[in-house]
Amino acid sequence: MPPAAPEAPVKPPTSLVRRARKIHRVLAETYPEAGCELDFRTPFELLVATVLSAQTTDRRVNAVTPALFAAYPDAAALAAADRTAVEEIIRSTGFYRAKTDSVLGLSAALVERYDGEVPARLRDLVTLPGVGRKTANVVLGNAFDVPGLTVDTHFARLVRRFEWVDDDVAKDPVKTEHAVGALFPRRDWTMLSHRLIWHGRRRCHARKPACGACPVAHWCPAYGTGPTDPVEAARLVTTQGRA
DNA sequence: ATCCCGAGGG
DNA sequence: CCCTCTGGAT
Repeated sequence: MPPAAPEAPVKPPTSLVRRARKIHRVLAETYPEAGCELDFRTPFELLVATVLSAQTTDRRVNAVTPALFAAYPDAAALAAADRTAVEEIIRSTGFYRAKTDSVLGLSAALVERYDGEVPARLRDLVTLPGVGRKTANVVLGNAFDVPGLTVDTHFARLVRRFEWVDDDVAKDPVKTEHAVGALFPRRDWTMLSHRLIWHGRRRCHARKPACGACPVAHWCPAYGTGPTDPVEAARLVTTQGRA
């Protein structure tokens, strides 16, 4: 019997699909307002804002992007910008030198290779400097209507705790994307990402998850297996678990 | 101290 | 796989 093709698509077991979709349904009810929190008007603005959002909060990015886009409304303008001026505008978002390199570089690449327009394909987006798979999928999912899973640290941690993927898969964002993508219809991918990430930020923290206030504890294989945060859980419960 | 919805480089 | 890049909020 010949060995299976290396990347042959594996159909996930029905029980896993049902378990995963149940959790997604509950998360959708728990976080009805989940979505992209970056302010943007164009794909270009979202692309730049997403690059700036690395290792910072969306709120801090939203505080600087109005000034940034007023001065540099498109790729051509930002590509021609003075580096120091951009650094000053985005300084408060952290990593500002690397981020300035990225946004100037990606703007130049957009002008040179895409006539200043943001491409709506993953394989094009990830060739831009400072744009990785996560950033690319944020732009695809929120600025274009292209479904994409945004596998960030929260997403990876949660799908591991839910045991939607094996531990070795969870360590690899691309494998994670494919494995989780196989559990859900494409149209759910973008909102699934938002809901997982919101849940990761609000309850299912890395160190001490608030399992006592968790809406999906009943379906979580990791429930009761690790350290939890009773104080945070109590706070979330008494505040009606409001996001 | 610790954490933030990352990406690139060695 | 490791490291670095950075300021601000808590």
